[in-house]
Amino acid sequence: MLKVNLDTKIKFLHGLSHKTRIQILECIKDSEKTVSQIVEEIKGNQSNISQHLACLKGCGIIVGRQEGKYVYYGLRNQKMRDLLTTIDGVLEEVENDVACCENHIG
Amino acid sequence: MLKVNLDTKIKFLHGLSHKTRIQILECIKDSEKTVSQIVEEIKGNQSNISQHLACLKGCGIIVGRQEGKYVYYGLRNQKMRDLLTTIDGVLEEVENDVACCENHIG
DNA sequence: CAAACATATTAGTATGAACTAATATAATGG
DNA sequence: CCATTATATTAGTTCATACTAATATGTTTG
Repeated sequence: MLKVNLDTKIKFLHGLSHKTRIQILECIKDSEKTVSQIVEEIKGNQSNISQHLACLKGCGIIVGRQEGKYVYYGLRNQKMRDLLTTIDGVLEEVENDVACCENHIG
Repeated sequence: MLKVNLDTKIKFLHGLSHKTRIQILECIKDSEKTVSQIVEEIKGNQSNISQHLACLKGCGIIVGRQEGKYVYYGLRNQKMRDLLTTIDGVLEEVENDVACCENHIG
């Protein structure tokens, strides 16, 4: 296992650290969607979702592909899908512990 | 694969979303350490580290165990260790993409 | 090419998380 | 018990991120 650069790691994990971004990822996990589909599904606001998509894309988690006037966003690759699945797997186990976390610092 | 509650998921991932917390996790990944050892290794400030440890603990990622006047913190279990390893694995692959992420929203 | 639709970008504001410093709690040893 | 060491907690400030609203860019269609 190679050593991954810390800042790179932070940047990547930052992508996973917001409710809206997680919702987006779940939304496009199985098949790519257009921005407007995503906006509708998670009941977001267009500008806001667009910014989160830019973040996820910049973090290398998702990729966008223009087709006509639409842009389709999907997970970058199968490994990314596997990672999300793995995280869900671990979460099942720690769900109860996590549930009682009040202290988000400060 | 069961469906994991979204808020629980957010809370958990929040634990992984800060440089100091990742440093702490790397620091204790292989063997548990006392607070003061962690503070020294990552050159942090005692109060700050203590707060981040509380966060990680509350998120169910790490566990603390008192032994005399010391408190040892370590990863909760092997699954958690596996998750961190998996994340590193994925990161190796996307490292280049991640590296050029300027847009952290706004 | 103008109108309509899809998406991105920008600016300004608001919110929440992180930091520091001070203090409190807890455990051991003299 | 009193002093010391280890860790936790609290309060206040600073700073970063997310949000909203407005506008810009790009694409298709008539």
